[in-house]
Amino acid sequence: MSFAFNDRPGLAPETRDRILVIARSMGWTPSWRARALSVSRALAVGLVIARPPDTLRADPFFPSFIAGVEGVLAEHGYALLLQLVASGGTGDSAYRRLATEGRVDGVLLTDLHVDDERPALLAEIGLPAVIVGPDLEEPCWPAVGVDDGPGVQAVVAHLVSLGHVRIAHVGGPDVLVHGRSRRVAWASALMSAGLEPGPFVEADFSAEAGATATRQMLELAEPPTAIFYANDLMAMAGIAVAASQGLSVPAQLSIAGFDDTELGAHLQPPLTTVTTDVVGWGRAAAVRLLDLIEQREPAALGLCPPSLVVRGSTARAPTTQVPAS
Amino acid sequence: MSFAFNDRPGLAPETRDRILVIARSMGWTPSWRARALSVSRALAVGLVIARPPDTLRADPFFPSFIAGVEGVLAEHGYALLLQLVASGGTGDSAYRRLATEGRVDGVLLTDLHVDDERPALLAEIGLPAVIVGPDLEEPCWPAVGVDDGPGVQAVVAHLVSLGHVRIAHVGGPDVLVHGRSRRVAWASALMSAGLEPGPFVEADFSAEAGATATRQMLELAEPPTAIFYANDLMAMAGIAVAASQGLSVPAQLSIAGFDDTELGAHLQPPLTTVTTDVVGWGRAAAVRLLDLIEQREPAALGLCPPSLVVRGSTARAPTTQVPAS
DNA sequence: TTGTACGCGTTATCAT
DNA sequence: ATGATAACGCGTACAA
Repeated sequence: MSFAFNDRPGLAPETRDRILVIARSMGWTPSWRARALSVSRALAVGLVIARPPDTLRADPFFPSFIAGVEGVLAEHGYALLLQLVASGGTGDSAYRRLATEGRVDGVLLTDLHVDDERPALLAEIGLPAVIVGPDLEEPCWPAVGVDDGPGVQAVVAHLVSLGHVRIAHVGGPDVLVHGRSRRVAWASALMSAGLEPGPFVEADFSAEAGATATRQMLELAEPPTAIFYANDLMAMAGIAVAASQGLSVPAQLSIAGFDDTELGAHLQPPLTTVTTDVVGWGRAAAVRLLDLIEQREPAALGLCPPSLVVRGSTARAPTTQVPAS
Repeated sequence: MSFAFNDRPGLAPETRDRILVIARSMGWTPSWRARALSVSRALAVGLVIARPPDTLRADPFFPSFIAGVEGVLAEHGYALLLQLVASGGTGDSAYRRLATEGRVDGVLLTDLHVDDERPALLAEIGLPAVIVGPDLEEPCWPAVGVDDGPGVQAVVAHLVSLGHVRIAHVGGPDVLVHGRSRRVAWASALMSAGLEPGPFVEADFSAEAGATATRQMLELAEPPTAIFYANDLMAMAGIAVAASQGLSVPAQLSIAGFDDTELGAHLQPPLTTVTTDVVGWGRAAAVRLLDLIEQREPAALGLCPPSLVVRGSTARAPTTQVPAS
């Protein structure tokens, strides 16, 4: 029986072998259902994705993230339970159900809102959880820190070194921590470079919103010479808007993204952006969550820092002012 | 007890109410683990994704598909178990494990290869499965038909009506059924239009491969005046390649994609493509699979047919031959 | 080493 | 017809 499989001490080797042979010959595999019941663990972790489908479609985050998570989970015999919540909320009820039904032993939290009530909810329920996102004010909660700061700083420094002075930002929703943190990093990087913050438009990470925001930027009396977008998708839409207005990128307008989408490298011009180790986050988050579930000491985990990828969409700032509109 | 929840006959209404009230006051929820054990069902279905992470990242298919699947499953109290297999195979062992451990009651099959051995494997194991993909030779197997034919035909018809004669195709891997089916549809559409098949390059759905294929096309002695790509990602990369070679799209080269990625609509020029109801496939696949698992008669399910979206990347064929290179 | 109680909802059986 | 009771599924863990 189970001793054989778990290779426990106190069992004659030959007996164990005999059992294993017979078991194999019968095609026996431990039933996961029974196992889950007896150890009173689900042997699964949940990932609730609360995002409008449209934003989700073009986002390279989740596939990579899930790949990282799943790799670790599989090694430990855990399964990944995916749940999408369509509505605008953060899916509280989904988490609650997952927890009370005992379907999962822990959950991963992404797309955290500022003042997100999910951590409190999960603490109340007593469900282990790992937050994936930029460091919060309360660092006590287990989280894999995804500090966008260095990446953003690298972009701004790059643009500053090219002589840009009016560096704009098209951000994600400010209620999302990773939207806000990128904006804050952008603002503080400008400040520490001695520049005043350029124009800022809040968008929602979608191409549509990126395009609209770009149009707004270009209609300004004093348009920026460089725009930094909170993700590649918006940046790519931005390049298209500039092109459609006869503005040449990067000669007249420099554009930088964030995420390093595959397509970005193959556009014309190829997109300057920031690579982030999303698979690594996934792995780290999974390791941390399993440590939490199995009450192990949290292992130290190394994450690749974000790194700037300079490509063709950024160049020296134009010496003459770009005429408005 | 369970009679109350399942609303079985043979129980006085007032007793049932009393039980429910007490249960609620105690915050009781049926344990999913015990339930799964006693009904000897996992109450979950599996989705094994066997794809290189890079191809996965930029693909809008899975997020939409999963959204569709998950919506249906949640309604029926089923969970979605996600598994990614990194290696090049189709993840046979992953399916086998899922089945023998009893973690799932059925699986969804995507990215089917020609001569895929998974259907046979699953039949042998006795695990209900629904294939998502173009109709196969053996229509006996439960599948949600994703017939790309009409969409491809619409694209070709559109290009033909614009006067194009040399219509090329950059396809997906020919070992994948949806790669092959699009190529076949393209070839037969050309044939029925009385045109000889234009040049064909097999790629792998990635932007990189799309770009390379496009370069090959444009180096031909007699380059095509229109290229139809098996997905938007390759098409977008194709537009960029053309642009970088000083070829104007659509004036000198028409380009069409397949999938209707969000970004496609916001590029310059916006991409002509085919919308497919991926969320609908997800829903249909889930419904079908649950019917199969619960041994119901398969419900008829309506799928939106693919539809052509004409945008700016296609135009009348140039009257003068495009000079090579 | 071997046997047995346990976890927990479901369902069939047995009284009432 | 209605309520109560027991057996079941299947590993696990502890006692014997």
